[in-house]
Amino acid sequence: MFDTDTAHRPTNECLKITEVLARVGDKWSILVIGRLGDRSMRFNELRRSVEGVSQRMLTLTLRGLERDGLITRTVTSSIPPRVDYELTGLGRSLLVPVEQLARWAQEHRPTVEIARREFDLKMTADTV
Amino acid sequence: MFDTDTAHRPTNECLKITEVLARVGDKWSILVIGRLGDRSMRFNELRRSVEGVSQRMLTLTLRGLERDGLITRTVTSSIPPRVDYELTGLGRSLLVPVEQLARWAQEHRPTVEIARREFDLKMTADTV
DNA sequence: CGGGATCCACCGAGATACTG
DNA sequence: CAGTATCTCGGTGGATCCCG
Repeated sequence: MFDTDTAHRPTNECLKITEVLARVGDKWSILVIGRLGDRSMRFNELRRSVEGVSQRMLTLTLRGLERDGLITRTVTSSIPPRVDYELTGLGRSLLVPVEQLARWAQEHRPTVEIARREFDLKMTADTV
Repeated sequence: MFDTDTAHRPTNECLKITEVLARVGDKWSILVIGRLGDRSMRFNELRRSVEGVSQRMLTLTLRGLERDGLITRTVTSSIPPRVDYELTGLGRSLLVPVEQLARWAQEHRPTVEIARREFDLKMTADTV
């Protein structure tokens, strides 16, 4: 699993996946990518849209995504200044597998929640 | 995006996704799931297999996955004791979208790395 | 408006030691 | 073998203030 060939090559392929998941798996990245899936957005517009993200974290998230070539940052020097963020082709392509994962989440969340409650019940029963 | 209907309903659907990504996005979960994709494994076997994971984190990761119903934990009371971990049907179903993401990672990693290097160069150029 | 800089709290995660 | 318990440190992320 996670290997191109049948041989066992953990550190090579798996590190790449870990790397991508470090990018996608953080608290805000996919939410931002999801928002930008529809259209390009400005900073504060994005900030209000994502809801819960702090200014600092949005900035850091956007920087990271820009660094990885997933979004573009377009500055329009005017007063007031205007900065637009937009998905690149690469970012848009990432949207596909992320949507798959989102679908899995929606589909199986009830099951997970039930399992979670059952597990917690067992644990408290053992402790008592 | 991330909504079932066209209306804008961020906090409902998006929170679910965030939840799943919190589960999948942490450092070890998918690696463990990936390893268990082939076959069930014992604790230390898994520990050696994942490579880099500490005993503590493997324990915590396995507990989390078990709690969410993604893996089962089977204890065989013997000397020495034996505990086997195995993917559930739910866990196996999660493997599908995760593989998609893994494929994206493998496919686009070179592009990301180039973008990353370019970005870093620009930054250092600006600073200097 | 779109950030940068700073301070601080929290907890994720490694190291170590002990147990059934 | 398969954990639990504790201590500790570094990083992540929030809050706040300031700037072009």
